[in-house]
This record gives sequence, structure tokens and C-alpha cells, in this order.
Amino acid sequence: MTTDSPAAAQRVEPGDEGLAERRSKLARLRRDGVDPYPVGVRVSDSLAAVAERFAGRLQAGEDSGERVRVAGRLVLRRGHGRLAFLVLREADAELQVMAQSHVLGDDGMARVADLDVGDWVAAAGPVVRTRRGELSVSATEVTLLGKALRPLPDKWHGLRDVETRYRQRHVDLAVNAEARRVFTVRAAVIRALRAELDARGYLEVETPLLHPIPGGALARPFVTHHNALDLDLYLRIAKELYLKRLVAGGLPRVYEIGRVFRNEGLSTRHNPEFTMLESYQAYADYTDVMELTQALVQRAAREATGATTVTVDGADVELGGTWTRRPLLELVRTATGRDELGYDADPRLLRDVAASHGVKAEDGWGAGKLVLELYEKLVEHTLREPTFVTDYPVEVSPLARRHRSDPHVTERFELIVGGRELANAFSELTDPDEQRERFEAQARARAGGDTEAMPVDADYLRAMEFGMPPMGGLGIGVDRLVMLLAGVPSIRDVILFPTLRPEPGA
RNA sequence: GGGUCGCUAGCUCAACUGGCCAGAGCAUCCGGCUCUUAACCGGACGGUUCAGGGUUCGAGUCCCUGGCGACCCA
Repeated sequence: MTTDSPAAAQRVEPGDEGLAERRSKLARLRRDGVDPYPVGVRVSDSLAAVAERFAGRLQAGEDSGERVRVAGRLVLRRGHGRLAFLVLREADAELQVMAQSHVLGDDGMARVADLDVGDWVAAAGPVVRTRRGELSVSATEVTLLGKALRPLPDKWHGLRDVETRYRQRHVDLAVNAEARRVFTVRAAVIRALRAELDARGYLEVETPLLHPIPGGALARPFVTHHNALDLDLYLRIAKELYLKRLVAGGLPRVYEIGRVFRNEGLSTRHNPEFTMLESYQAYADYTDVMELTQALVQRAAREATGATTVTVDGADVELGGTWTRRPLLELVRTATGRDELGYDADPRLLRDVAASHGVKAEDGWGAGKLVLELYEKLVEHTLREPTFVTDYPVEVSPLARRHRSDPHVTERFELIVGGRELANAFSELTDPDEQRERFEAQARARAGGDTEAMPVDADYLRAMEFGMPPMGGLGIGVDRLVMLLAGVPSIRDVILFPTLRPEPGA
């Protein structure tokens, strides 16, 4: 808590010279006994409620006689001497306030004239339509609720500079309707995912963010330290291993929507912290999960956008209907034109084909990893319509159950839409002995320098040894789903405060 | 990590192949106006051109180093 002294009112920080005018207004208000940051001012209606209630009502020049008290940010002011029009905004609702000196008096009018665009303002008075037909509050009282010391961006052009939009989201949201739209879509998507899972009898749970052993995905973790236990802990890279413990504990359907953290680079599609939905269902396999995934995405699309068609890179993509399923190996064979490719094929053949497509194979890579790399290089970005790519190699799927009819691959799929991965799912591996072998293979890769490979998690293995039902698990990248449904190209557009380098000198 | 592009007033943008005092609109301030809709009219204020170094008679512009960001690639 700081109390502004007269000295503070006079203080002008370097680079803040433009604030001097507003600071002197602030000082003047305080001198006149006006609290520029008051508390306890109630409103009778939101701006949206007034606009809705009077839509289509009142003739031009008519007074409803109904008094309201409304509030919002002052975004526009038009002065006419002894008359002034103010426009208040709250979210996407705007309402005009008419201030007249014969109502407010000279003092009241002078205080209205002292308001700046950006100030938070309350106005009380009857709802009227002006002679020109604009719904307005004819103010008998105007109250400053919060003085703005910094000016808002240009009223017409808004804020364009993307860096400032991300760094100062409060300004972006205040002036850019598009930013508000995207985050409204985001909320609708998450609401729809929850509603569908709740309706299907899934229990929403919360599992730890701090993990003693990072697991559940192939990724580098953030490390932190607990002082009292003198213990290194890791921010979770996935929720998988805890959620599966819950199914083992007898909760047949669970899900969690929450942040996960991966210590990786930044890009249009990657933010170090992002939101993932994970769900697990006992007695289900990956084909059941396909049905669930399709239902979740389609419901989110309908409820967030009112349609099942989205636009990706300028082309329409239809999310409705039943989605295609294609095995990974088949896609790679088609893309390379090499039907002899397979997980049993001569490893030199795969390495040659990989090299001929510009995939630089590393030493420890087996057939499965090579096929996956070829798929990511040649195929993934070409899959525009929703596609379940199925049957990923065992080598790159340490937590997925081996396929019931092909030992080289797992019962796993990824959902690709618009060339981008949206979901990853499998029939879960529930055999503790095989899981131990998989972990050990991962540990060898880790020893060989693969920093994303999983460490052995003995506690998880012990949990498995108590017995697990067969289950199907799903992970959906919520940010990417929002990007798709909101039609924006960068993950930073769907995360309110994306990770950025600190500003120099900040 | 590599490449390309960008950074000019609070905001949105100008400024020719290096050449007059770096301009405009909005915002702000002063004056006018009781029905505006980005109100309008008159006037004023506003700059470390991202930072530092270099080339030049002269740098927003060319060169080097660094910062931050966007896009593409790995």
C-alpha cells in the first residue's frame, strides 16, 4: 500500500513525461477533496443490460423515466461546450452518456471536462434516446471511479504492435475487440470440453504440479527446489502417471484440465507453459477414445463458434462427420512411394530413405524412430482434414499398450487437423513388467544423451503392480484447439500472458 | 541454433538513390460550440528516430556490435 504524497503527484519518471498533465489533474482532484480511486460505488445495471433492455425501445428524444447507474471505461469523448457526450465501455458493450451543464451545473461540467479517455467512470440518470436516436444515460451525476495516468492507444487504429499487445494485455483487451473475442472463444471451448466430459460421467480431479520424477511425456522439464525437504522437484510435463494411478484406485473415468510445463523453445505453436486436457477411462481402448475425441472437438467447435467448419491457412476445413483413420506406416509408405518400408526392414534401407528426404538420423535411432521422423517431415503438415494417425511404433511410445495384432506398434493415435497435432491418445500400457522394460529402454536412451527420454519411475511401477484395469487415455492440446477454432495463427494469441523475454531495463 | 524482416511523438503511420529545422492524423493542452456518433473549427505542446560505436562535409537512411519482436527453417 502506498499513499500518494504531493511529491509523488509531482514525480515524473524518465520516459513518463506524457503523464505530467494527468498527474497534475490527479493532484488537483485530491486538493479539491475528490478521491480519484474511490470504493463503494455500486452500479444498478451493466452497460450490456441497459443496451439489451432498451433495444428497439424509445423514440428519438424520448425519456424513459427509468434511472440507472452504470459504469465503464471512458473510451470516447465529444464536447460541445455546455453539452458533452461520453462513451463508456465494458467488455464489448458500449453506452453513451450525455452530460449537460444545465443539469450538472458548472462545477459538475468542469469535472466532466477534466475526465480523460481511459478513466473509469460511473454515470447515473434516466435512460433516454437523444434527438439523433442514440441510447444514452442523461447524467445527473458523473463519478470518477479510477483515474488513468497513461493514455490509451489511438481510438481508431487501436494497438497494433504485437509485442506491446502481448506485454501489455490490459491495453490490448481494452482497445482490441479481436483480443476479447479470442479469449471468449477460449472460455467457451474449455466450458464445452468440461460439459461433455461431465455428461459422460468423468470425475474432474487435480493432481500435483510438482513432480519428484518428471514423467508422462517425452520432454525436458523445469527444475525447482523445495527447501524444507531439500529436494529437487520438477514442474509437470504431463499428468498421465497420476491420472492412471487414480483409475487404478478405482475411479473409472477421470480428467484434468490444467497447465503443463516444458522447457523448450518458443514458437508460433509452443509456449513453455500451456494447457492440456487429459482424460482416462477404464475398460476403454483407443478406438473408444477416438469417438470421445471427435465428440469433444465437435462440441467445442459448435459451442465456441456455432459451426463445425473452420478456416486454416485460408482454406475451409470441415470438422463434422466421422474422421479418417490411417496407420502411420501406411502414410509414410505412400509419401515415400516405398512400399517395402517397415519396422522389420533392413535398418540401412530406412536410414537411406530418411537421408534422401533430408532427415538426419542420429545414432541411437531404431526403425520406429526413423519412420516417425519421416512421417513428421513428409506427412503431418499435409493432413488438412481431421485425421486419426494410428499405430505408432513401440520405440517412441513408452506408455502405450502394444498393438493386439502387431508387436511393432502400439494402440496409439494422434489427431491431426490443419496439418497440426491436436491430440495424442492410446490404449494404456497396464502390464507392470512390460512397463519396466520400456522404462529401461528409455533410461538407456537417456544415458545415450537423449534429454527427452523418460527416467524409470519406481513409484509408478509399484502402483501398476497393484493392478490396473485396461484403459484408454487422451491428451488434447487446449491452446492449439483454441487456435484452430478462433482462427488465429500463433499460440501467443490464445494465451493471455505468453512467455516473453524481459524488456531491457524493465 | 540459422536466415529474413522490423523497431521513428502516448497510439497509428510518413520522411526519394545519405541532404533544409524528422512530418501528419489521433490523443494531450488553450480557445469556441447544447444532439454528437472517429463530432467540428482555430491555436499550441510533443522526438535519446531501440542502444552503443563507425563511415561521411552531412546519418532516421550506409557499416559493425548488442537488445527486443515477427516470420521462415533446423
